[in-house]
Amino acid sequence: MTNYKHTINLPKTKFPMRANLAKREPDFLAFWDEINIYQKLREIGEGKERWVLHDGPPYANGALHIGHAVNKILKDVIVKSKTMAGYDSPYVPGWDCHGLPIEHEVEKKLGREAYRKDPAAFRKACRAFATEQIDIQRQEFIRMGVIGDWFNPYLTMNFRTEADTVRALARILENGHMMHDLMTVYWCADCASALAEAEVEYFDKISTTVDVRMEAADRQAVLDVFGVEDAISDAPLSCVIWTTTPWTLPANRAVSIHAAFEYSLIKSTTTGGGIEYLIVASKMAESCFERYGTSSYEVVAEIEGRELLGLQFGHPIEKHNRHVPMIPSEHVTLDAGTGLVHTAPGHGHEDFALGKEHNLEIYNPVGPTGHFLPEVPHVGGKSVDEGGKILIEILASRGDLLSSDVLEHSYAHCWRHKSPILYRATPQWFISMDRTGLRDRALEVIKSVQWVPDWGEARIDGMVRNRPDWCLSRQRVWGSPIAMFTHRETGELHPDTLEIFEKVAKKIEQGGIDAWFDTDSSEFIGTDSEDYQKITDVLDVWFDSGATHYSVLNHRGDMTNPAGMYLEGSDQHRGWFQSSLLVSTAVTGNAPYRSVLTHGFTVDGEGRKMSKSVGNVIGPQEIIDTLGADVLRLWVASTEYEAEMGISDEILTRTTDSYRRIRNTARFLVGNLNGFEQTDCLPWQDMLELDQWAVHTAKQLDSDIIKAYDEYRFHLICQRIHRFCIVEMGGFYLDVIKDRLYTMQQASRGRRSAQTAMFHILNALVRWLTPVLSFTAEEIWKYVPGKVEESVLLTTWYKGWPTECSEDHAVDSEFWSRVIAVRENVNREIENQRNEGVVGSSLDANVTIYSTDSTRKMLEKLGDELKFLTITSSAKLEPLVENPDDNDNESDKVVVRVEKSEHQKCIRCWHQTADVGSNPAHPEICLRCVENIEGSGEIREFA
RNA sequence: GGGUCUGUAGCUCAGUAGGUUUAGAGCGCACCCCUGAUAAGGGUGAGGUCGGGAGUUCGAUUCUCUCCAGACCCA
Repeated sequence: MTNYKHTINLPKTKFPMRANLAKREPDFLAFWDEINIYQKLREIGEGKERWVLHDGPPYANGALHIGHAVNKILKDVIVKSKTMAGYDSPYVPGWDCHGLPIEHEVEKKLGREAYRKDPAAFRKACRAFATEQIDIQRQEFIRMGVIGDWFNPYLTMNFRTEADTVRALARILENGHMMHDLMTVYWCADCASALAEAEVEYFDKISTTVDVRMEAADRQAVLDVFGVEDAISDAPLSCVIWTTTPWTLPANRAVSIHAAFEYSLIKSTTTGGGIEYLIVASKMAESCFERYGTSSYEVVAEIEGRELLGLQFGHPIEKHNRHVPMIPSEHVTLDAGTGLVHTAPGHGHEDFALGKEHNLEIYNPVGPTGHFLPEVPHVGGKSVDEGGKILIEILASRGDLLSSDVLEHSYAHCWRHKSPILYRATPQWFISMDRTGLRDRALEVIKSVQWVPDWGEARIDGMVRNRPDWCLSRQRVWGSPIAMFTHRETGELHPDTLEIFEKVAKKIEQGGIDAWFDTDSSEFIGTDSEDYQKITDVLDVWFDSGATHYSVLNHRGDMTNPAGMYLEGSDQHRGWFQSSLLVSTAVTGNAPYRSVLTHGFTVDGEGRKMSKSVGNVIGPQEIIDTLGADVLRLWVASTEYEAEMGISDEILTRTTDSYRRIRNTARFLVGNLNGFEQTDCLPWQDMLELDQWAVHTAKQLDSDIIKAYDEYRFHLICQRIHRFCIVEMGGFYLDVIKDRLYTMQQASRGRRSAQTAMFHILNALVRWLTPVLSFTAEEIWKYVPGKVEESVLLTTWYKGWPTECSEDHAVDSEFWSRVIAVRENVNREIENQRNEGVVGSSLDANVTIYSTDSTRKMLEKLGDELKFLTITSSAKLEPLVENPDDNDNESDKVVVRVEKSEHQKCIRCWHQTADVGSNPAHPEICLRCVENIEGSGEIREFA
């Protein structure tokens, strides 16, 4: 057998079929680094319209999890697609560096008291720790293929940023949104400090419980409410409260009851033997009187709690000097006690909220070390423990103690001292939501932003509408300072506060936040430091990141304020989206962003959240190290991000399959364009119709994909590209043109036409892939004929389409969809015959296609080339033989008959034709092949 | 308990502004073919009571209510 292999043009390429991404991606990172890709992007972006995605700073602590990867990759896909769409789209990554979690990490090394013993050294250690964490996280983000200004990022702990954070606070004060108010905080008497939520641990504690009488201020009024007319005169009437924290009784300012519960007026015998009336919740009466040691009681009347609201009762301690009201509370339960709850707004979160709601005094008589203030009657100067005991004695001596007992219950403790915490209302700085209309303005501003998906607007609107004032003060050390001085006596701000702010900011620019804490007050306010004290509290860390539009966007020349987009997980409606909105609105009255895109959280294959204890956590690093960053990126882009994003081994396997198919399609294109130059492209009118169809189809997809990028619908892009590779390309076009590519003369019109189409398709495809499969696109780019830019990241969407291919009638769509439909019929019948053992390869088959006149007339123009579209050795058209019983009159009805070819197979083109061996010099090949080897080459018109 | 969402084949996703008689695609799967994209490629086929239930309607996967499951944020 003569070998004709050298006469055919098989695909040839060094582009590897196997990606080996985990190993080879670092080479592309090195390449990008080498050509200084980020700098180049800024250069080509110069003069173009700028579109800024402002990075929400991740917290500079801990390993990255899959959620970080989703977030950064989505940002990267968007920034890259905006660049390809012709914008200048810089990306400056950021980190959030202050705050308690870092303090905790540093405490693990330096000890829990370190921050108090030597705050300066502690802050230094925090700064060093954050720096280390940033280095680690930065490397991981870079490894994901995220392009950005990685070595010039913004950090909230940059001196300049710290200074501008302080300046932002000054603007908010200037605009009248700040206020000083009380707020209950967790407090440890041993620390003499407020505790953050995370510093509180819960243990069981034994507490003393007391049932205390509070006598009605107006006995008759209560009787009237109960509708009792024949009460025994002179019998005292009280309500009974129950509490587990007797030391809070001096701060009592109300009695909470549930408006919907039944309350009873009960006639009972006092411990002294007289008659008295008591009010308790009806359902609690039995257990109460059991506790009080008497079973002789009688329910005189019952009413709903709401009837009692507003009635006044004598204070449990200052019984004759102070009356407190009954107020409604949803939190009252009938689990224990009397159904009437002692309420001290200075000593508890719920009580505080009730106090605010009902305009009660927020009274805190307890000092920082857990001792009652000197002026408190009976217990002044005593610790809360001693004081509690004294108070119980006083109650007992007065006869107001109905019962006292002990109770073991879960209670908050300081994690350092393991001592029970107190709740103390202390002065804190707030951003007021309503004092100067911040809430209303913010709600307006929300409407001006494009929320993606659109329900984000309802979500943040609801949150802003209902949120409380923003408490900015934190009694910690690693944070931006509340750089103000207050009068030692009056608590008033220094009259020059705004000027002082700027003085401090200048100083912070030079020396960081330490410049505030370590500089003597007199340097800022001179001799006023005798009367004014420095605020040593730091700002809530959410303020730092919430102010980055001011501290970062404003002063970096490569940014814009407002930003084009903020993009974070859906939890940030309460977090960064909101803190940024509030700070920006408070400073400028406007939003810091034009659009906000939200993505869901990652969950496992069953839709459940990832947790270490369940063991369903998949880390980004393990995916990158095994499958490669591009597979991780493809998963992110293929998953609809509006809801939860599921990930599992199966999902990753599917993603890998999809990756391979796309890669191999590119490889086929590249291999068949081996040696092809852009100058080899044929003009549109010289291309065969099938090739025109292919370019036209790709162009349509190109428009769809660019639109989808513009709408951030990445999962649709992935699906469309994948399906294009499989259905239009692999399943039809590329399969059909193999004959021309392989067997026709290298520079023939038929082959060049197909290559021209492939050239356009490859050029489009590699660009579609770039924002998502950046590594692979860069790899493909090296093989793309006609490229100009040294990196695919520097290019834009494909502009080289033949102008004709976008025109309405560029191709006969109806004709080609008919061809595809006929092909499907042919394939079905070939498969039947294959299963019967008649044929194997489709080139074993001769097919006869019986069709209606309309179909036949359309296909007739193809002549002998119809067989190439069906990849058979011959394809004939015949009229559909009408069956009188068949009422089916579909115009596109097709019947196919398949017969095994009787002819010899041409060993070169594999078609089985009658003319094989007709040329004695080439006994094993057909005349078409002879013509292609020795002649001037065959002519093709359509396919 | 409240707010904002999600639930279409094993997987990832379309779709129905309520109605062409059998709800689509690709993957995966099964079976077959090819061996000139070869740790590739081609073909055919089987998979879904559109989360459950109720209601509105001549008719609902698509509207309403409710329940279940899940996610985020609160309480």
